Amino acid sequence: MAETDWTDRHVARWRSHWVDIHFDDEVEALVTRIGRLQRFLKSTVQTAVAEVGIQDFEYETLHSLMIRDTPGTASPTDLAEDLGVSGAGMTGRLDGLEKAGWVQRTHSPDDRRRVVVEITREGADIWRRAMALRGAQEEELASVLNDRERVQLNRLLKKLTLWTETR
Amino acid sequence: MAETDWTDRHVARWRSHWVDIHFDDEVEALVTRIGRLQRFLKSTVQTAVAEVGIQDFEYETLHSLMIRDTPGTASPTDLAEDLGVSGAGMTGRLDGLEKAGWVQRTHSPDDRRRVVVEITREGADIWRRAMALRGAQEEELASVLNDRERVQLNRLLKKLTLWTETR
DNA sequence: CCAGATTACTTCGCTAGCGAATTATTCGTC
DNA sequence: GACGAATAATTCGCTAGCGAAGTAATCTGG
Repeated sequence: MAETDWTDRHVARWRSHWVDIHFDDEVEALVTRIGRLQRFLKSTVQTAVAEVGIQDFEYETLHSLMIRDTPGTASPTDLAEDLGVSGAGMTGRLDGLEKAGWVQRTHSPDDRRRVVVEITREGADIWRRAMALRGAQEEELASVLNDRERVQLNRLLKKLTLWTETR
Repeated sequence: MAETDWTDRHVARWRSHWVDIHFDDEVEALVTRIGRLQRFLKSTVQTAVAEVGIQDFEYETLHSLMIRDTPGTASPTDLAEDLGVSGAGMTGRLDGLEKAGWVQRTHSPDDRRRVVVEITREGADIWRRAMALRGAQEEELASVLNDRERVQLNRLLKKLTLWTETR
């Protein structure tokens, strides 16, 4: 691979200017590339889901609601944990989603502290349309890799995620 | 690999509930794992650099200042582009860094529209200490992979980043 | 040489999200 | 069965960051 990416140049600059400081090229490159890929993915999701009139964090919240053992329904706390936002942040998101008519909140009858969030018909519809667009973007990116490479990449990434989840 | 990570369970839930919708398991897994790894990395950087009394975005800005062809000096626009923040956001970051005494801004003498950002002695010191802590965290994560796997993972990630940077 | 376009940065108004405090409900124990 | 601890969500005050508008300096073409 003769071509260099941003990360190669970043690491090379480091090497030439700061040789005295301990620094593992491969580790820095890994971390940098993951960060830059995530930035790219976020921006493509943003523009993709904007086409159906929804924002990335709204899409993500609806997505989290649908992709669970009880599809379309969850507690605010569950959603907050899965999405890595605070409870306060989730209240804010749900306020917006509820006002837009994409979810509705009701108090659980057997424990009135609990809130049950449910997706509405309109919420499910817009989520499906946003997901199709987002999926197309991601497949375009993934098409750079062949099937074997995708599996291989997932295998290596999973080694890392497993460690982060169990430590 | 018998153990499942969060992403495996996420994809499996999808499979069992929404089989009718087009959906590539490997692609969804890739995107999900990259997102979750970035989330993890962000949180470890946050706690690591907090030990020297600095925030992640401050550390990143100093880091970007140091890792360039002209170490320790740059324009706000260059920094904003490298870091993926808006010009307005960079002005805000530099306000904070300048107030803390970690950078200083001067007008370029030959083009007075331009601002030259320079790191101070204190800025460079705190960056070095933050970097050591951050690096230790990242190496701990990377130690899950052996040398061959790190190279392999970087090779696959680079295929993706190259595409995102040139399309 | 000067009027309009361009460039570089900052200011302004606004939004998403955070942590801490608050409210409301349920659990646990004596 | 009542009182304190624990739990679930929301409210509050605040911060980082965005896009658009504004300011100031430089370039460019007639």
